[in-house]
Amino acid sequence: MNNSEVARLLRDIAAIYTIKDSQKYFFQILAYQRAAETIENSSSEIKDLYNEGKLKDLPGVGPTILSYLEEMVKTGKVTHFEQIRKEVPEAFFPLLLISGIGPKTAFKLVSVLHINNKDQAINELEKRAICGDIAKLEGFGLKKEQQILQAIREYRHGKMKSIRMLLPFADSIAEKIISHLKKCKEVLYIEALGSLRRRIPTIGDVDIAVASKNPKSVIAWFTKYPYKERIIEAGSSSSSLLTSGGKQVDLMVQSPWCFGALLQHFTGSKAHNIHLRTYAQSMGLSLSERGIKTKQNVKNKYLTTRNYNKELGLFEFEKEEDFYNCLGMQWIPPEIREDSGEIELAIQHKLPKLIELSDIKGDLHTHSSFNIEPSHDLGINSVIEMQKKAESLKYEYLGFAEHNPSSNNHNQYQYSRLINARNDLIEQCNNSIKSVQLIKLLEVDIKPDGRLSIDDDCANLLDGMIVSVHSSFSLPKSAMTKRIIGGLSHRKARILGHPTGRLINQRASFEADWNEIFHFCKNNNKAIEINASPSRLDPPEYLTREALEIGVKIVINTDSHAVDQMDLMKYGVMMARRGWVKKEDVVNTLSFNDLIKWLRDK
DNA sequence: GCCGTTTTCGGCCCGACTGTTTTCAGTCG
Repeated sequence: MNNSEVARLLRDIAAIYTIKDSQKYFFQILAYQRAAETIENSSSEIKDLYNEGKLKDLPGVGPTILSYLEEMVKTGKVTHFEQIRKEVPEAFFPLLLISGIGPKTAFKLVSVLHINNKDQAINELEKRAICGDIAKLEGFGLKKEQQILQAIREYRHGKMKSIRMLLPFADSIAEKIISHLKKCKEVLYIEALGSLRRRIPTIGDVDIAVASKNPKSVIAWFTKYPYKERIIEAGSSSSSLLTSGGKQVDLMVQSPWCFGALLQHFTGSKAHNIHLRTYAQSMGLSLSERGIKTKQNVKNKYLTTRNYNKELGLFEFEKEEDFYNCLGMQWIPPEIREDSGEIELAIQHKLPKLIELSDIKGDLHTHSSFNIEPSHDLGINSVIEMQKKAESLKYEYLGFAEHNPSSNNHNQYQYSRLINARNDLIEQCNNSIKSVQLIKLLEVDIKPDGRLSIDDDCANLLDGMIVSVHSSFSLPKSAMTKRIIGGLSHRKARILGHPTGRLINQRASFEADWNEIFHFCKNNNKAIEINASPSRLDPPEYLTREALEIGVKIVINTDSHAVDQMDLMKYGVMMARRGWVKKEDVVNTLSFNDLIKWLRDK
């Protein structure tokens, strides 16, 4: 059972309690919803957390829910859940998936309309809506009936494309919306928020915040966005639309005086905000997207008559930094606002200084078009073109790491001839552009038995090797662990490329004992690559953090197969920041001379 | 059901929008 299935099960339980007695079970309902939320957003699978004994560390998971989760991992079901599910009709659950239908509405519909078949529930509901049966029900009306029909259509459509967007795709939607909004002269500041600002590898919907003295006209302008399917809602301070591609965009507008509070609120994550507000409450403060209300007589240099809004009865914050400072905390970088220890450290003013794009001095994993007759894909740009791009990025050095020559039609003599020819080309280019030093690397396959695809003589022609898994992804965990450590054991193997092999929305990470691998890396001075390719963003951030705790060095690479892809370094850096990486953890922030020393393991 | 910078008991994040209501309930983020 994967995380989203577990989350759905917990939400189903919350829904049942809502039906049973939403007053009596109010806090249980909140608890189940909160646990569902954290599990849905966890970057590691429940099964893995269970195996590592870390389930109890999830915020919102206490003794009771923990025991249910353990039962679920061990047996695949939870007896208590199965019993309680019997208290409502089976057809109740599928209706919860329709946007705009919550527990109360779903229960009313299945009961009054006598919808019994779970598999046909949505079809049945649609039929009854078309007949006009829903508008007649008490508490419903014509609009509600139309809304349900619309939502069912979008649910069916969305099921095909409910896959979350890759980050660059969401970035491009945000850019289009932002450039549309910037044409409105009432827009003072504008920024993308939510998971986009936290730089999560996949994005569900796009959140945009605007500061304006005239929210109504901004929202009116927003609803005129040309590439929309329809407007979902439009109020006085927020609005939502569906783009023609079927993606939801939410807009929030506030006055410039409380833009800081708005940024904070809609950046999330939800778990971060709940923790922050609970903490604020203990100080007698109440937080919202509009500002901070004081419950008792709280004194604080950020609570002044100057930023007090008498009309609303709250203190306003133009800058997000002041909002955090008011709580006695450091400003927290959006990438780590996941309630995984950042609030505690911000209170102690001990947050790490995270790496930035400008710290990067070179890219060590790029593929040129030099025909090395590789086992996998060749790059499309020449060494010199890549080198010029590196120069424009102000890099000190650039590593070429083409795939090794394919093993089925080359012998080791042919390998060395090809590698020498590639090296000669690199030497020539090195002499022509002096500002960017080129490094002779190779991306070498780790075979299933842990051996590398080239021999020692060939390896000696290189400054170092990136070793990667490109085949047999489903080896048993212990065999995969042995394989990777085997590949890294070579003296010239310096970096583990795209460590878990995941392809977002396409292929899951393979299984390996990362604790063991990271300890091997630490003890033998090997680095873990953070691969910046948007469909990889590998490893996931929780593994990066684990590697750092053990003391493993990191390399951030683009794995570029073309010059344009060299711009994707920013995604690797964002991924590193989500894993709490600092400049000093990263090998390719070193100067050229220090990097060469590291490559030679000295 | 969860949780701890007052607490292992007694609290629990906060507000916007819509539809069907004539003062509020349900849903969502």
